[in-house]
Amino acid sequence: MQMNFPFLNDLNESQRQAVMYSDGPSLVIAGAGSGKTRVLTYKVAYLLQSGMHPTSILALTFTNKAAREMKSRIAQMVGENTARYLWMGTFHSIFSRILRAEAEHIGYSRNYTVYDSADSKSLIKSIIKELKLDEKVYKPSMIQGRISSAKNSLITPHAYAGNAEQQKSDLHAKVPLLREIYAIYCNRCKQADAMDFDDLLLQTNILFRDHPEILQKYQHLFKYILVDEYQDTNFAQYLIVKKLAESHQKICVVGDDAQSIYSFRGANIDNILTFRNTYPGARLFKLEQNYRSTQTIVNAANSLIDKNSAQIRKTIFSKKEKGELLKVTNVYTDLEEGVYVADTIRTLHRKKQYDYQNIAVLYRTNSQSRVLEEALRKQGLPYKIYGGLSFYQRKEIKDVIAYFRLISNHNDEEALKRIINFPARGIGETTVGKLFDCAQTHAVSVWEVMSDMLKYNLPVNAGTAAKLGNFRELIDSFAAQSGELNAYEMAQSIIKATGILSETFLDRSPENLSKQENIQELLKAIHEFCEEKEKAGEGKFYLIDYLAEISLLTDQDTDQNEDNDKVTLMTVHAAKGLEFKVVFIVGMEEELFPSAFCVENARDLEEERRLFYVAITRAEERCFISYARSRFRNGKTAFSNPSRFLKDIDPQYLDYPQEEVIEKPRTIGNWDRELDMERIRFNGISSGYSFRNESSDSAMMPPPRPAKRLTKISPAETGNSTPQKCDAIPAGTFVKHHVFGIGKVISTSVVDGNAKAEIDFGDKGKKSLLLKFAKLEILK
DNA sequence: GTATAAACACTTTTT
DNA sequence: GTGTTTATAC
Repeated sequence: MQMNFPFLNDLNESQRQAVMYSDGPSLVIAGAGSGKTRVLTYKVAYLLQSGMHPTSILALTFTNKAAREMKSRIAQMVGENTARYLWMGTFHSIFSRILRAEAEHIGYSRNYTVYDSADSKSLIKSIIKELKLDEKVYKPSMIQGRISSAKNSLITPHAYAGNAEQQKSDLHAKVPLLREIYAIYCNRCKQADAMDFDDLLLQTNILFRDHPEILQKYQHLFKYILVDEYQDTNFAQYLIVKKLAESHQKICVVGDDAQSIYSFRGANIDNILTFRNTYPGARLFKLEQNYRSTQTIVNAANSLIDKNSAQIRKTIFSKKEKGELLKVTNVYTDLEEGVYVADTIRTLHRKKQYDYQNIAVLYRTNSQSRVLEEALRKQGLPYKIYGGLSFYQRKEIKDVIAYFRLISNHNDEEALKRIINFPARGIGETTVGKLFDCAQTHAVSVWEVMSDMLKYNLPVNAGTAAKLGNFRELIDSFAAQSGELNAYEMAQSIIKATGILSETFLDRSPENLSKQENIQELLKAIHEFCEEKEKAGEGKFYLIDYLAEISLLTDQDTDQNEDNDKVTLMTVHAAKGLEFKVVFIVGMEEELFPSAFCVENARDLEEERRLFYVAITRAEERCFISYARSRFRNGKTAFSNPSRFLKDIDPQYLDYPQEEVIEKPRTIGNWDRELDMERIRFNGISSGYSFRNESSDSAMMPPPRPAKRLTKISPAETGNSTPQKCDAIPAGTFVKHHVFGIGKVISTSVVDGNAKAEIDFGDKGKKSLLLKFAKLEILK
């Protein structure tokens, strides 16, 4: 097909082929930084250009943000008026939309509530309580996880109870009643007209399974299907896509198996690995040129991911400059790590002219952010943190939204529980307990009980009954207004009439002030929503419309637009899809990265390695990796060894520290020795490093790199106030080390271009220290 | 029923 | 060090 599509010139050969092929199924393996988004956007534009109607194209992304960005780029190419009709969004948002339209077929209403994970956890908790089970055995978060993975694997409660393997596994986990909890949980969700995140996918599958005519309708509607980040799809998503593409097989999935990092959420890397079995005859396109990073970064990342067994082989290459080595730094404590990061950022900013916004600090867990944050703040460096509590998860915001929810769905019991006594109106725990018990025994909703307390024999006194009646009337009066007022007017009316407004205004404490601000922020956001939608001529924007819009938003999606020149702090997961000139990867320690939860299972370990791969490939020019010997964790200081992943990287791409070598190896018992041998065999290192004891880092580090360059020591890089040279401390000098104390220099030498000194620390023993690394104070 | 203090346990990643 | 749950006094 020949047509005028000048944009094709922007693409390289493999990108162009991937864009232009649309006769059948195709798999695009897009290495990190290989222009994946470009291929997707151009492909959609190309389809539109070739005459396909925008409503016929379904494009599924991983985040709302990705969808929004892609949509606006497509709009630039083909015009806003075409782009806006594309079906483009996350699985969750697209299929929640479809579920609203088809809700009646599966016994839900079109205004069904979406329970977030806090809601579902709270519901699980109350079920555990009702069943009089021990919360210490039936841990809500664990139950939630197991139910979630059942749903993601499309195992309904009925199938769950009949599945011998599940039963065995539950018995083994000492939670044989999980199937009861699962069944009750689903009933209660249904009763509340609520779906949790996993339901959005599960119910879509149920809809398509039980209503072939509806499936057919959407098969017919979507003439071409694109899926981004296919490596992170779970079984439920896989099957939805497979069914929709069944008749025409016009499907293109894009992804990178090397960046599959969401298995904990049910993502199955096999979906991408076996794509060509699912879709016989599928064409495979590989995008192997990396346009993002230097050769050194790409090569280092390649050498790391090469250690994984489950992958589609590919050769990622960069034609950019060679660039600097990845710098590995060892510090003593997590606090020191923060100082090191802050110092280095300061130097990079001042000397190398990097903007703060080009720098990111990536960590494995959110809890690591605090020390880093403090270090940056102390030095007056601007930063922003992604993750943690999102705006919509804050208490005060959830409270206000709970009103919205209860008003539009009286059966939303999680919302009701939240606000029945907020602001305090004298309806306490015991009353709420009675209310829920009563609803349970009569198999009706709590709202129904409140509507006719006498009929259901609710055992409360007249005063309490009056309070309950007042609350019900309050919500009812709002509900009566909600058909006339738009979302913004409703929100205003609600916070006024409930007393939320006056309550926050009375108290002038700092925390209340921030609550006030947040509520104002929420009102502002609702106002903007209304204006935008009503301007676009979509009619009045009601409360239910607002709820449908926000229930699937996450903090990833809220724009962080204000003054942009800030260092970014985030988890590696959150960094997926982003890029920065300079990347710091901190906390490269065993039990942290890889996480202690993942070391037992080879599959999990490979995922952790992919996570590290994702982290490294975020960097365009410089990558700094650090690890600490001790770290404050769970209220305790824990010692740690360098991450095993450090020696998965070919040492020729690393600039790593030479640390002190402990001269007298501890006597190693046979058991230790066996363990070490095991580790060495596993890691494929056979050098003289084998018999170090476990706390020695040498066993964990790559073998020394041949002397190549003499790293210039700058104070900022070492944290030293005075650069050390070999001749500064002749034999006989007394020095002070912050760990070993005072010692006497025996001799000095130069090894691999690094100054090294033998120092006798008396009862602490003789140590061989590298001046580049050791912090020595010269005593005169 | 409510407000406060003390005890508790909890931390991987998130649509 | 955090937020959440429980015990205690009012």
